[in-house]
Amino acid sequence: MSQQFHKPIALTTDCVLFGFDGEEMQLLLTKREKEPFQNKWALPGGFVFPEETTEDCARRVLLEKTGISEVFVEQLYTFSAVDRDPRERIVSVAYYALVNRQSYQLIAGRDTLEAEWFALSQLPELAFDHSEIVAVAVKRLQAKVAYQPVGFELLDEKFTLSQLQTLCEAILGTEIDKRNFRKKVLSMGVVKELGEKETNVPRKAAMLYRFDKRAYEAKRREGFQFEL
Amino acid sequence: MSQQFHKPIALTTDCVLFGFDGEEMQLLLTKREKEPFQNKWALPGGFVFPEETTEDCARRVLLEKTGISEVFVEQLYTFSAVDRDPRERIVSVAYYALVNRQSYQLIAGRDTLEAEWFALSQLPELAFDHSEIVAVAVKRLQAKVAYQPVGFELLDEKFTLSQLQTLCEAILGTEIDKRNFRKKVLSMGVVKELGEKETNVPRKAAMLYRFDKRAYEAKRREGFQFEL
DNA sequence: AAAAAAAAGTGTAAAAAATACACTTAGAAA
DNA sequence: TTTCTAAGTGTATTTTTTACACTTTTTTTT
Repeated sequence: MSQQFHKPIALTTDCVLFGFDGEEMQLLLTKREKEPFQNKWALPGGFVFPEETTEDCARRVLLEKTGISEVFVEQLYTFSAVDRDPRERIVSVAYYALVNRQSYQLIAGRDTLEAEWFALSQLPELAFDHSEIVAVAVKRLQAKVAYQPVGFELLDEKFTLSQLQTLCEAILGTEIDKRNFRKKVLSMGVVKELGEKETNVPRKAAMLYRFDKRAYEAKRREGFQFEL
Repeated sequence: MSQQFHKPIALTTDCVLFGFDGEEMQLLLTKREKEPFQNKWALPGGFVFPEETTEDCARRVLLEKTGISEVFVEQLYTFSAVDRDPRERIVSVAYYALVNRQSYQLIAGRDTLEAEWFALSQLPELAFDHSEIVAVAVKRLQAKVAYQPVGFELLDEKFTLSQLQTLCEAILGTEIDKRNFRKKVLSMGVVKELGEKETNVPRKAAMLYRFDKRAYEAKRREGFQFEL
């Protein structure tokens, strides 16, 4: 009935960490130190400990390998192909995470492992089945951004509507009409206009906004649909 | 690095099997023979074997415990709370499945385990964290039916538009206007009118339709949205 | 000081989609 | 023949989505 007569199945998590540099979607990869796939790039990941949930594990791994903590993390999918790891049977619960690249760069420094951001459009060859995991994550993020205001996680706390639009366009891979986009976002009532404007920009300064989490939660509870 | 110094984490799948009796959504549960939760109802589930994927496992368990095969099965979520099983650390990859109750009843008979259909609105108390799993599955099915023509799996091959509507209403828990529903479904172009009508009904016989898988796939590839 | 550049910001009209709504018809049963 | 039950059907209104172009502000360049 149980697995006691076989070599047990090992359990890991892998994490697809998305960032945004103002132009393109990016992904944080770590370089593998050991075989298999030595020196290949891979998603940050690691074995699940006996006393942690898989989400705890994903957050811990992210912290250990990249110094990033307190980010938006959500379970993506569990990958269980029998031969996905050449050494032994490993099932991996994949997560995806969204992070503001600025706040990451502050914490980084202490890296022991090599970790690097790659533009989604220029990913290197990845270890294991990680390309597949990334593909699933991208599809999920696209679906998500179209009906939930999730992109704020990727921006600074204060952002302009143009920045938000550029981000949505980068995720969806489409162009959006500026006026229609603004109309829609403002009508949702989940961004709050701050009195302030940008500084140090070589053009007319844009108004800054921030995500109104309280209003968002209230609307979400009422069943409001945040379709883009 | 690996788990070799700890008791390994056991891996199982649990399966939320939905059926439809023409009126209500139903769920297939099995009665537990052993402790813990002896004689309580639970989702059909079992340990993942070394040489099978988690989806293979879900299908195998479904076949073994209920005699059901060849059904729509999709991964739901992975549950990993540390104390979700009182005996040992077990992580479970949950799946949900949709089945036509008629075709099930044909195959059944050979049950060794007690398995029974329960109306979703009248579920007994469930073992482990299975109530939580069911709640997630119901939410997922509701989301799914609203943008993918997934309900056909639950009906006979030939069905009337009223049956389809009743099913959608049962899943969503709302009433839908008959004319608007028909207009929408027919405009999607994924149901095919058969020449035939119902027989043996104590009223005007309704036209029968079937799901046009080919047309559906073609439209899906074009990015068509099947919103209800 | 003037001109050029660059992005911010703004409104409306047309088209498409969603919604609300009620009666007639066919067939079986009484 | 009447009654019952669900099948089947169309339109007007409202809402949502889409398409589309110029003015304003500020910095940089000449």
